[in-house]
Amino acid sequence: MDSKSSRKNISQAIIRRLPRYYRYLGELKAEGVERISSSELSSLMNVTASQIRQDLNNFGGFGQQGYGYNVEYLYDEIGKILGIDRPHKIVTVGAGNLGSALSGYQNFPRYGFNILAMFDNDEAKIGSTIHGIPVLPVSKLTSYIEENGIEIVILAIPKEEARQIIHTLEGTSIRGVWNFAHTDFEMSGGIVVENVHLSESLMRLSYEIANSERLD
Amino acid sequence: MDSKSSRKNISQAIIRRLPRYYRYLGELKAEGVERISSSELSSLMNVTASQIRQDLNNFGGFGQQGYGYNVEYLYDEIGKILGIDRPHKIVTVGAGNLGSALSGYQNFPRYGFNILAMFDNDEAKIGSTIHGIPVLPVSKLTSYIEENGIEIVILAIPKEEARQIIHTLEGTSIRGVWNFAHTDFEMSGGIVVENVHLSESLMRLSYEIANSERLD
DNA sequence: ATAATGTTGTTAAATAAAAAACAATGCAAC
DNA sequence: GTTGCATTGTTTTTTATTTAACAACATTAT
Repeated sequence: MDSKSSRKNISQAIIRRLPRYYRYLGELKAEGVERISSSELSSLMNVTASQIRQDLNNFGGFGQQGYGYNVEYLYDEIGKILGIDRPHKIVTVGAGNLGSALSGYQNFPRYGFNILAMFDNDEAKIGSTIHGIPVLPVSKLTSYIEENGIEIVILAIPKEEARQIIHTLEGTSIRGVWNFAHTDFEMSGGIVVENVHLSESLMRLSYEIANSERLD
Repeated sequence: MDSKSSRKNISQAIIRRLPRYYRYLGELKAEGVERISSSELSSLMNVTASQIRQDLNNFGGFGQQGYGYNVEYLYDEIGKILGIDRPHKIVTVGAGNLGSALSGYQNFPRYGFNILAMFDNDEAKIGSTIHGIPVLPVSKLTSYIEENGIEIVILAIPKEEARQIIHTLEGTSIRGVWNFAHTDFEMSGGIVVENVHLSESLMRLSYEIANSERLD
């Protein structure tokens, strides 16, 4: 058993919370806070202290009894767990509204998410740059991936085209796909897919609205 | 007790799944499929049939023994549960990359999510239209909301500005906020907030990549 | 009509997640 | 040093979620 895959099975619920811990710790760090206890963090984040301690202990003991957690150390350790202790090379397929917006998203570079190129079939876009990122023809996608060691592909195209691209990508050395197409994908070859469904997020908001009462 | 708030407490896990059921049923409906059993749907969606039946039964009995579910009927019923059986009036605050992309997102109108206006402080944008949607000054936000019966506000601005806007919105008649700012908000007055954190989604992908092995 | 079949709605069991409790231990004060 | 305090890491308990089981019942075939 190697170290990575032998890590005790971590539930999706915990994985969902990790980036949130990371964000709050990043803010504390920026404010110059050096140490924090699970109970302080708990009231800040609106979760129980017990959950924080238990979540963290799935990955090792990062705190000190009687002291709490060193903010910077814990921040860095969670960064390692999340795999953002090193940069990631990314390309975007689809230079439409969403693809362009995601590619130019200001927060990504600071987490080491670097978008190197965009791919599109629109002749009018090919050859131009958007937010300083070159737009290349989709026909060059796989060769670009291999030549530049791309790890992650952002898919921002309609589902029909996405299906075909997904198939093409299965043969490449990428490790993950961040999928915004309106359908769920799974991939072979150990390539991980994170399906994002913006409409569904908005529907959940709609649900909450429909099932809550206005308080005046 | 009124019918809405008396509904048995529904877990977040179930609410997360509802839009997904809705999407699959919509596709089946579009394909002309008239009926489907929980077990057929289960293999389609990669969940257990038991979970489907149990999820649906939180909202009532939509199926028929020995027959299954009528696709169109179930689709409509879930639409009602999600509150998308009627249109929603929406405005976007922030006419930057993300705000513009979301406002022009093709999938929203078909669910009745109609974006009527965008608000920004950039003089260069004010007065123009993006994807056919007028860009207005932020100073007009609250009056526009009240005059046009806006229900939902999309927040696509940095967190510092967002905090202030959130405060302003608490006095209005809106029912929900779809927040893309890089921080979590809660609101008073029964206004619901759905916090979307794109960075965190990408970090989860990064986690999965870091903790999986490549299969060649 | 009647019987056989299929499939739900619902109850029960199993599993997973979260919260609480607490023993172990490092830190700070004296 | 020794004692008391704070706070973790870990175990136990509780709660929630998921899966399985099954009785009830509609549909279909005969």
